[in-house]
Amino acid sequence: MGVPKQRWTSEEEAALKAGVVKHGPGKWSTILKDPEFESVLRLRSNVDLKDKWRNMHSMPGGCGSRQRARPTRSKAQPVFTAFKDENDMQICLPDSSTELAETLQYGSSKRPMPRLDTLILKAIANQKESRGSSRAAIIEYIEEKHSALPNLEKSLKAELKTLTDSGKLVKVKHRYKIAQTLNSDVKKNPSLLVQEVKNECGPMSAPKILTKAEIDAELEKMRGMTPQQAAAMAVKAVAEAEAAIAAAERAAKEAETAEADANLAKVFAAAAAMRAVKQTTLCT
DNA sequence: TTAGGGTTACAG
DNA sequence: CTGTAACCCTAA
Repeated sequence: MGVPKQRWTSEEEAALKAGVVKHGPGKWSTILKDPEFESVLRLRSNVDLKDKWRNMHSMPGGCGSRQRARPTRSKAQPVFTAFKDENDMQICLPDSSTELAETLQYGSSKRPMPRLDTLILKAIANQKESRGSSRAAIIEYIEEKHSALPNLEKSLKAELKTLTDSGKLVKVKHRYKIAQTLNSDVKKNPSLLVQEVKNECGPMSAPKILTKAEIDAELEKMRGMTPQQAAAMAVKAVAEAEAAIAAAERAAKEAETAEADANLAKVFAAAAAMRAVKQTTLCT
């Protein structure tokens, strides 16, 4: 009675996809046993995984067993308004490795509550201003939906910056509009997603970013590497992957693209693998 | 343990 | 009222 419905979070979906990529479909128990995914899917059962996977993989056209899945997450949960993520993704070259692991597992979005960035995008999309929406307009829209949001302006400002910085939004003058270019490109070629993150991390010391094919190469290289090198590399790779996850999360959610999701899963899996290597080499 | 069918709850 | 997603039950 207390729990209306335990809707799946982005982290859980990502973990599920990553688990399927890693272990294969149908191995729900194996996925659930995996320490990497166990952290995220701890509250889910193998049946839940199966059901969710079925929902996400129902073929359109009424041919499959179920209807089409749709990650429309705009259902307002309890009228709560706890805090949002402030530690979204300020990481490009971190130092602490333990925190990284935690950040990786729990991602950018916390547990319940509709994501603010989703609200923002929805607001902008709804207002259909070709010139973009002003911040006041966005606030007005959001406040209309959720009567009173504490510190909305502050959170909104931070989120707008994040979205703009990640290329999700385009800020022209004092107005924000959705960056269509990224979405379309990602839709056609998901590999661009990772490269987009490279731009995002911009002036980083090492522009060594993982493209889809490179991830495997990196993993392969790490096998014949000294523990120190592998550890250092893993730390950085995890940071990059985390940023990629954050971006892919949004892109996947917005674009509803299977390719983007698959890419996200790939990145996630690679990050998980690197995390494992890091812990093995680091904490001996 | 998993696949499949059915049921309940929620949002539009 | 309808569609969708989570939940539940049962047979391989």
